[in-house]
Amino acid sequence: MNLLIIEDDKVLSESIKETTKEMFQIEQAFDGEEGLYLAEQNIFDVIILDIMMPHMNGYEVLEELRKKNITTPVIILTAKDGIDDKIKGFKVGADDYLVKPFHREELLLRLEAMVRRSVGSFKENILSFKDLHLNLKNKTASIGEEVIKLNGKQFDLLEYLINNKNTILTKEQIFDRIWGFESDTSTTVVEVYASNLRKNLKKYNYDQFIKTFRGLGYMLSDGEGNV
Amino acid sequence: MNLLIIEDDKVLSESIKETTKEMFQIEQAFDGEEGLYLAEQNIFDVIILDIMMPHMNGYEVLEELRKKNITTPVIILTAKDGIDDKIKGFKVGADDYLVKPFHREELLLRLEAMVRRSVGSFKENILSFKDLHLNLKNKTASIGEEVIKLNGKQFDLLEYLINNKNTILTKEQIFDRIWGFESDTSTTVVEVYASNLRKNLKKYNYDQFIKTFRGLGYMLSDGEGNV
DNA sequence: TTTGTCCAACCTTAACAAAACCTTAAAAAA
DNA sequence: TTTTTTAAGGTTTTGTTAAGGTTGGACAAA
Repeated sequence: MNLLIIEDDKVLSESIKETTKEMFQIEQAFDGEEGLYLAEQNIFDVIILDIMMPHMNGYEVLEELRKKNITTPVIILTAKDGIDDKIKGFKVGADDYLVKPFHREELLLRLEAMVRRSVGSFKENILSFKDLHLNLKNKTASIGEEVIKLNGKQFDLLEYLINNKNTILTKEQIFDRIWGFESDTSTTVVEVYASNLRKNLKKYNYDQFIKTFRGLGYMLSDGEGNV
Repeated sequence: MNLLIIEDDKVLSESIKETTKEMFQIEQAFDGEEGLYLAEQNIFDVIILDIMMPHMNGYEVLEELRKKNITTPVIILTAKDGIDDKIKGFKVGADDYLVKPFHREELLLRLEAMVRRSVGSFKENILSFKDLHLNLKNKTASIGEEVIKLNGKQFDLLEYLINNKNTILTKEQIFDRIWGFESDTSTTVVEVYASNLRKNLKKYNYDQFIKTFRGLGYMLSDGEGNV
């Protein structure tokens, strides 16, 4: 996680570095031009930007950045607390605006919130077992590049198995989980679905990992932890 | 663009509604439980959340929401300005924290910054999916040079799908988002609109990207986001 | 210890049933 | 008029059941 601090006050810059160093890899720029140059590399996850700096002020840096389509989240950190300053800051493309003096913790929290969102939206909800990946968001399964078509309950079954890999699940557990307690179909459907799932995975030789334990149930085994 | 205001002070709630109504469609909740219920529908672009409310306070609402994987951006709006309160707010998952009393403009700016990031290109008014472009300002759709005629709700549906591409949207979500909670028509209209939309996109072979997931809902897929 | 038999548990398939969804068109509303 | 909603029939997918085949292990006899 990379943070760029653009701040001409070296004492403050160091102090910020100190408070944030546990969460980020840090680069520092001590004037606007240097800051802009570094930010343009587009390798940072978030930027802390001071406004009042010699030569090129923070507004100009940010405006230039956005003009160049660098969308890195920027938090403005400044002593200017007038509403007009804030308006200007947001208008040129800031994501947050924090007034000096501030609490260390608040800066950290705001950085964290910002990063959580920009990183979090990228990472999808993926559940994996070896090279088999389930995208929980759009209910698609894939092995390597290839997409495997699984219908609703087959997907649910596989998800349940992966979530409990290397532990035996009884047919009753599986049934209650996927079909629901009150369902009045018999638990033999589980066998049918296990069969269907195996058939769909056979092509990729992943059916072998679904092991059945007579009288006990099923287990998805990665073949390492042989009980 | 949908905004949910969770605030028990009706005067303040109305005042917020007044300042934001040009930018958003607004729903109001006047206590925590109602707010949680509405927020769970997951159809809002941003939520304004008060902390001190009877029965269920803002922290609890937000914590519960995040627990349920609802990641809608939340801005906390409260009179509590202690650093510990802010810490608590961010820890439970807030994206921003604004202390009362506040400037109207600042709230607007922060809302805008938040939405700009999560929805993207809020300002440009153009929403794109491959070569299909929606001009949000005048509600026209086009592919390449050619203009596609879409009536109101068809356009809304397409907009909602694009904004959530590669994630499955249930018919209920779509319905609540486009027709509104209090609408008393049935959710089967969603099927009709999906059908109409597909028909209108068929000419350009874009109907293929609207995938239906039986028992789950619909998804606009660009066919890349597997794994 | 090995071999053979038997049975319960499990697998697989396919047919049928039942949801879920699509499409169209007509009625209603704006 | 144009757009929205409702309703109805048709289509497709998925869920369920049942039947016959297969397998593994218990157990007894060699």
